[in-house]
Amino acid sequence: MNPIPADEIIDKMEDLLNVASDSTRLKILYAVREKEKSVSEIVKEVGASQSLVSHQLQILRKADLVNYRKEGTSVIYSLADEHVNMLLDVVYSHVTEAI
Amino acid sequence: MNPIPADEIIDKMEDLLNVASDSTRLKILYAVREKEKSVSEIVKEVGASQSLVSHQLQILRKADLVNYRKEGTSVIYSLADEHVNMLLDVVYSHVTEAI
DNA sequence: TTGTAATATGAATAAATGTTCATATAATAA
DNA sequence: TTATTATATGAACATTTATTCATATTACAA
Repeated sequence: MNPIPADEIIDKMEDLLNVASDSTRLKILYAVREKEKSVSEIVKEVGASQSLVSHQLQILRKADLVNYRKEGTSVIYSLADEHVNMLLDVVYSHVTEAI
Repeated sequence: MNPIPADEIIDKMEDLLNVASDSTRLKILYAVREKEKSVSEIVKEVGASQSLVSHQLQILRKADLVNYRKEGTSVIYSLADEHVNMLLDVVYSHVTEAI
């Protein structure tokens, strides 16, 4: 097994996990994982307020967990990369697996 | 891709990620991942105060991310299971990989 | 018993943060 | 232009939480 990573890496890991550790953001990640979606579609599917979803989308954007593009008046979000998928799968497996 | 999991599962995922998203706890997980260690060994390796390490170990215990046993006056901690290893690896890969 | 080493814990504080509310911006339609 | 829809944002509040300090507990040695 590896030694404790350098502080710089630990801090980045902490940041990523912090961004992932919120129920609203987790739901958003699942919503856009299925296929890319507009903000209003995400709002419906997640069941949170437009303001809250928009706020959390900015946090996901800053952390590079989602990509986005504008299309007319809409903004379409999608998952950033495959690591986010793997993260969701690992965490899901852990919490749904009976000991 | 899967739909958004039920709230109960999302909440458990949030809890697990919350526990993982702290630099002190991340360092502790790395320390005991190499091999099982006593609290005082963890304190030295992590470089945090005894009190802080002990507090964070209780949080890791409650979340079942570490196992422990008593040996004389010492308490020996180890990683709980393979999912924790995978979580560390996925997050490490994400933050160390150049885009 | 007394002393010491290892670990745990309660209180207190400072900082971070999720959510709501109100409002602003941008693009399109009429 | 005005109106409407989609999205973003700033302020404010309440709650959570990481850390420190002091102290308690536990096990063993002398």
